[in-house]
Amino acid sequence: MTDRLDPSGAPMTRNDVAARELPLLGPAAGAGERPRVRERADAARNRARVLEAAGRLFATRDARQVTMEDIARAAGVGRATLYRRYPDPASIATALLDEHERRIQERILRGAPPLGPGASPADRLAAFYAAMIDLLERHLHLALGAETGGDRFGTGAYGFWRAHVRVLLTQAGAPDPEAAADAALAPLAPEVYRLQRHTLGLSQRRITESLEWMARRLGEERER
Amino acid sequence: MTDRLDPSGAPMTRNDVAARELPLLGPAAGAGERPRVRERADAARNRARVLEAAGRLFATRDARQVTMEDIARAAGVGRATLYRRYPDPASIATALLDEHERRIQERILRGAPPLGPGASPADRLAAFYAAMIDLLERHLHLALGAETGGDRFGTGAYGFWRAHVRVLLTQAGAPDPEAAADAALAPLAPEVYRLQRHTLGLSQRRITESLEWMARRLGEERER
DNA sequence: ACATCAAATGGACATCGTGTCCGGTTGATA
DNA sequence: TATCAACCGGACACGATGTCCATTTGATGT
Repeated sequence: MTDRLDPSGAPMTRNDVAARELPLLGPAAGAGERPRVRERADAARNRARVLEAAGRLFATRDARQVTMEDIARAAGVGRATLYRRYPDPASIATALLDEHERRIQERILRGAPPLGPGASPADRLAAFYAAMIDLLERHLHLALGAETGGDRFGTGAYGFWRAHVRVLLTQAGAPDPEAAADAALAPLAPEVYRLQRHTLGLSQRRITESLEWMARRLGEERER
Repeated sequence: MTDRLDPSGAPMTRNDVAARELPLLGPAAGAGERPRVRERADAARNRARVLEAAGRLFATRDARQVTMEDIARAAGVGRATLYRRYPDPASIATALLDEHERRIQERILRGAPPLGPGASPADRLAAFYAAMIDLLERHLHLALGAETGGDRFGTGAYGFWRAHVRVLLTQAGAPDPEAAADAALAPLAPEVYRLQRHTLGLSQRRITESLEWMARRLGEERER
């Protein structure tokens, strides 16, 4: 295996596994994390080209058949250059999604209710669903591309969503939030959204409202 | 494309798409559906070998890296022979799962409550979850193999589950059963179960009880 | 401005899985 | 036992993968 770098030049660890434990943003959040040595100009230029080209490709054709070769060609870059940073197309899609996901994470942690702190568990869960559906609506191709690797669960992002939902379910008095968290997140799988939105032709609004209904049912606090 | 036959010798239509419309068992259900001409003995022998070998391989290594070549070699059969019946490993796993799934479908349609007709929507939904988790516990490798193609939604089986859950949600007075059905089914994705059961180490019991809790919350009938 | 050298690049290679074709084989039927 | 359709599997062409390494590029220090 060649040495492989993440976009900021630091050793790459397949997103942020630590975020699985704590509801915090990934370590590469924002503009902190200065790399040890400055990234060379040509490297930066190519990185931008790659991300731009990959985004275009994912939007165009079915994510599952975007190959490393395609991306390299579209970016005007050699394949080995691509492999230097990303092990597969899925990780590139993940990188493109990361930014959008972090924005939602920020709003959950420090934004206004009901997405941010302060509202009832049921309302926060409903707002969370709405925000995630909005993300899926706008970036479904990236979400689909990111999961073609198979495990959308290994990413730091999933750990964040999971921790958030687990806390909400705990507050709502669910009997086993640890087990219920993944079930509550499952409807947000990109494949599910594609089925509902495009194969079945449901509107974003119906899907969102349905999840909000589910959120209120699940998040409702009551006597035991 | 070579002409391709299903295990009974009839033209294959990627499982049973019609079942998406009606809550009925697939057309190849049971032992009916006599093929036009008797299947040749060598063909039958090879078909058995293939299924047996494939089942063994899926149980052994990660489903995503079981190739047609592997299966052909393990079955002692040429690759072209394999392609004659199945387009990819996922369809073989689907074929192996079909039988088990049909058994549950039978119980849903004509079995005793609460899985079969007669119980309340909430109880039926809970029983459905329990039955499906039981299936996943026993045949997770096949379920994972069946979805490596990407669309576990294109199968007739999914159509059946969907129709069933949609009816239950309708009876329970859900505001939009059409949209809620897929959300309610999402926690049964094989990948989700693998995460909960093996990555997180939850017991089958906890997962089942959590889904039963969810079923009661979602299926509960109440004033509008 | 220029020399230096590590970082970065991309062409090329070996390998593997795919999907199909077609000549040879097998077994059901008369 | 003869006939012929169905079946079989070796072989081919292709596309994608992941890595190697000779060459180029740019950041740094004098």
